[in-house]
Amino acid sequence: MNDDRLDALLAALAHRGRRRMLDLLMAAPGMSVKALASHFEMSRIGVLKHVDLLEAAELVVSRRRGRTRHLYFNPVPIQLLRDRWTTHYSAFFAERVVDVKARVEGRAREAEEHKSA
Amino acid sequence: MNDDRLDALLAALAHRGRRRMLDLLMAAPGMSVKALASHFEMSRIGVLKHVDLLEAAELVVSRRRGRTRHLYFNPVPIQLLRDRWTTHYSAFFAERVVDVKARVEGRAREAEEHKSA
DNA sequence: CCGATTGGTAACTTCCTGGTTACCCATGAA
DNA sequence: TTCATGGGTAACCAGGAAGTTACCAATCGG
Repeated sequence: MNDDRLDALLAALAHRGRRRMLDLLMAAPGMSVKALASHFEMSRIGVLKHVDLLEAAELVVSRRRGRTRHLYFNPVPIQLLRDRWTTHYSAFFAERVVDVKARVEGRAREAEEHKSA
Repeated sequence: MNDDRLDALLAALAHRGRRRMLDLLMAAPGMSVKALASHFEMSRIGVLKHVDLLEAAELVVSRRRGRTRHLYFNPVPIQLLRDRWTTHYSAFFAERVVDVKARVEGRAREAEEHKSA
């Protein structure tokens, strides 16, 4: 997962409507574009563009049969992202911090002590 | 974590430079804005805007001491997001699918059988 | 073949994002 | 007090994202 794919993935997910599309496709795999669009206020073309964007981010896979394009949610990128973050932020995840304020002030104090030392 | 916060969080993360800022703050907690900006080509004000955006998404916490503003990475939103996804996509995560193509075609076949039934 | 259905492209508008420069405020040190 | 330093606001610009309407292409059923 390079930075370009990561950008595309996160940008794709940073949109309420698109996340809802994924949920719909999770619930009903193989929907057509038109069927999907029926759940939104937006025009069909608007939905189509979002679908294309999701497919570019590999969050959606589509297969045509005849004149209909069947859409499927693909969870793999999210799995990859989750795994990556779990390792990348492991030091912090281990802490399982709740009281942010206390920790931040603790670090500020440390820095202050370090400076004056 | 409501949809607004989720939008802000994902949008904040969907930018290479901002992710790098988080990494820098992870490595050196308490950096000033100026120190952070020194790692980028961009103007100081450009960096400042990104910092403000990160703080709005609660990925960064800042405390002023004197005239300097000290910045700290806050992992909590990422933890929350990870936990949420783990449950939300649990059905798919359990599968641990590798061969997407096979699965997709399997579903397509099911749909076809269902249709012709 | 003919018409309805599904999908897609093209062109356009609107608004937001990412970045800039210019300028101002507050603070710490000599 | 003076002035260099760190921080911040305002105004602006270019480009991309999100959405629209109008139109075209392919396919399936009668």
